[in-house]
Amino acid sequence: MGSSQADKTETHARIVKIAAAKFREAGVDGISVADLMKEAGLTHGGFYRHFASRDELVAEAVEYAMAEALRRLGAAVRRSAGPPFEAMVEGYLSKAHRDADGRTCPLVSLASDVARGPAPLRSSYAKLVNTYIDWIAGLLEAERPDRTRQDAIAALGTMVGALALARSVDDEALSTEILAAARQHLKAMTR
Amino acid sequence: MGSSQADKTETHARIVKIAAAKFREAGVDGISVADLMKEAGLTHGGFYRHFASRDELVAEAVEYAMAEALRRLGAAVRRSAGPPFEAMVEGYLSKAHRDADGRTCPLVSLASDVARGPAPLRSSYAKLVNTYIDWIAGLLEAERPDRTRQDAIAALGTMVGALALARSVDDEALSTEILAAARQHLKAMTR
DNA sequence: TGTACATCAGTGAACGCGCGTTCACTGATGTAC
DNA sequence: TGTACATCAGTGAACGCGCGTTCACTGATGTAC
Repeated sequence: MGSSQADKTETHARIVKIAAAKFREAGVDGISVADLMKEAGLTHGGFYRHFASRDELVAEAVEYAMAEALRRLGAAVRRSAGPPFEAMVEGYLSKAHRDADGRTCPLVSLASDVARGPAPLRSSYAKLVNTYIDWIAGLLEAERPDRTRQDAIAALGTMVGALALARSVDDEALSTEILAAARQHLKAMTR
Repeated sequence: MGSSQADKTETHARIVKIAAAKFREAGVDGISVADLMKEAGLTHGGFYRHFASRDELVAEAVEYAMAEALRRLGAAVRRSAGPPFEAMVEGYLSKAHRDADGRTCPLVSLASDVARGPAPLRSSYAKLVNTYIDWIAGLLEAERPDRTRQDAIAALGTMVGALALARSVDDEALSTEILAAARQHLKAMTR
């Protein structure tokens, strides 16, 4: 085959993007290099022209997933007409987000993999958590100046936990109830 | 070797108990049958005298972990002198619980495995979530009769999310801050 | 109570399989003249 | 501009390894007489 330098960059990005989705769906260990490459329309042998090891892809894909999640949530808030904090809560704790398999917030879908993973992964994750906290704190303080970083942390915890529970439970009524209860609880923060 | 019938029951229970701990530490796919049996002081061949398949052990171990978690949390609350809801929050969001690798609440340590797992596992998980909710609702209403099931769900979400975040983050200060912020937030529920 | 025998928990070698990784090869791309 | 050559993205067979599972075997337990 062979191909141009521009093609290589594009292929590399495509593999990372597919991995970022599949790792969130199936877990970091839930899909093989060969299957990932097949998804990208390639054979497994070429993988090592792009990554020194599977772990290197994991690191890149997790970084990508985190950046994408922030971009996505920011866009959703900007798109909304209502107050930003409430818009964020509604978007995060929506059924659409719960069921968006490859696009779920990595704080939820990759939490276990990261907690058991190597230090660089955990440190990326910490950075993302801090970014979320700062961003939520900004939204909160814009509406209620007496709200603090502590409130932002509690809000993030509630969102992450409620989404995790709603995703694990095999009972649509209970799952919906969990999302609604957390939304109601969080909305009270700006009232 | 050979052994008595009582020994078999004891061995079976020992394997389940070890699996319940190791699965929470390393993930359901994070430890092999052979290593599990070695932990139990046995060789891998005997495994199939106790379980039809690895999946059967997974089901039993997850059930065991859930029952144990409830027992443990109930005991912690009964042991405490202060108000029950606050005692539960303090126990759940303690550094000890965060660092108790094989004894972490399965709602947190098994959430991903369950979300990606088979239906029976997810239905067990849903049952556990309901039990937690009912129990927390009871504690809450005992102190504040105006609190509802919705508040209990939000409280559980906050506890699960905050513990998950605190466990994934590679930054002791941030981890501690997350636990403290969630504790403070939840204590306000009974004030 | 003592003896002969069936049972079956536990052993350890062996199985087939999927995994991450390596490697000789191919052929289009891009460069040197 | 055209030709010869080096590069290297992508191919597909092959590797060693760890996994879940199977199986012939061993020997203590428990039962039948």
